[in-house]
Amino acid sequence: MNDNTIRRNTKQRQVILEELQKLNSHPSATALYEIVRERLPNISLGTVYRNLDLLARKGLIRKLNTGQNEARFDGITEQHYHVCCAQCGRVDDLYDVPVEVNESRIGELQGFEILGHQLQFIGICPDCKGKKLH
Amino acid sequence: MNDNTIRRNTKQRQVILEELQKLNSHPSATALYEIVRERLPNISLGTVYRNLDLLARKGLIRKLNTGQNEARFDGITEQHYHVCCAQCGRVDDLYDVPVEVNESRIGELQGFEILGHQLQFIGICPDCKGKKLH
DNA sequence: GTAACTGCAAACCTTTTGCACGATT
DNA sequence: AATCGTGCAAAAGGTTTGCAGTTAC
Repeated sequence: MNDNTIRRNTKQRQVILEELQKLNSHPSATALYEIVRERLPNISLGTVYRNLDLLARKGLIRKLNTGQNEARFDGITEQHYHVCCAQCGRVDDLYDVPVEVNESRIGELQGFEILGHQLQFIGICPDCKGKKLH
Repeated sequence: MNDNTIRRNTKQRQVILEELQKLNSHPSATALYEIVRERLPNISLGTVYRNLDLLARKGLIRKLNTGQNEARFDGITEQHYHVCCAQCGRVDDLYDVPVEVNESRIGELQGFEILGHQLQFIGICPDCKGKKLH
């Protein structure tokens, strides 16, 4: 049935969404778990994962794949792009980017029905530029 | 020391690179392992991972993050984009896409030193369009 | 001969899942 | 009261790593 429906409004789900929306740091599930735990000390990591998945499928948050091992989550759902630091993994929002993706021309690409796109830049963040490795 | 240097030319590394370059299917590490194993039955999955990592850092192949749980690898290193099927995970190359990335304007974004970018479209592939779930 | 590389297996990390209990409607 | 959602813990992927033996140079 692949059920996207949220049927009950639990404290856990509320707090997860609220805390994610407060942040502009695109936390991983475990990072958000630690934050949420300050308000709900007994919440389990499994619940965080389940709700992040549900909220993402519902379109209330975004799940980002930044190329690191763990997924990152974004409480802002309006269209925007990201820069990801290759060294420390920091993810920042980008709103004004010299890129034109003409979605209207992309209903179909090579037989694929297009649902959306993701664009991200890879770079070195201001903090890491100083302490260059290798 | 973060060593990107390939010092020895092993049979394993040769075959991994060759087989990946033959494909246009963007296999996962395990999928490529199965393919390579036909030529080198004793190769270990660890060796495949180690070499894929090394080859990617060397710039001889590309590591893709498609949003699925496992990484995919691409033997073609020239600039191009991908479409990924949300249902079956199939990844196809895209060469002619209505996207303008003004690379020259992107040396620096919000203090990040930009090294590159990744763009991928999410959609439903021709094969999955028929058998729609849910 | 030397040290890079491999195979093997164990460890690791992130994410998912089964189950019994608890909470929302 | 019914059943959805939670906490817990175990399991399940995918990837990394330590080590002893092998191989390229």
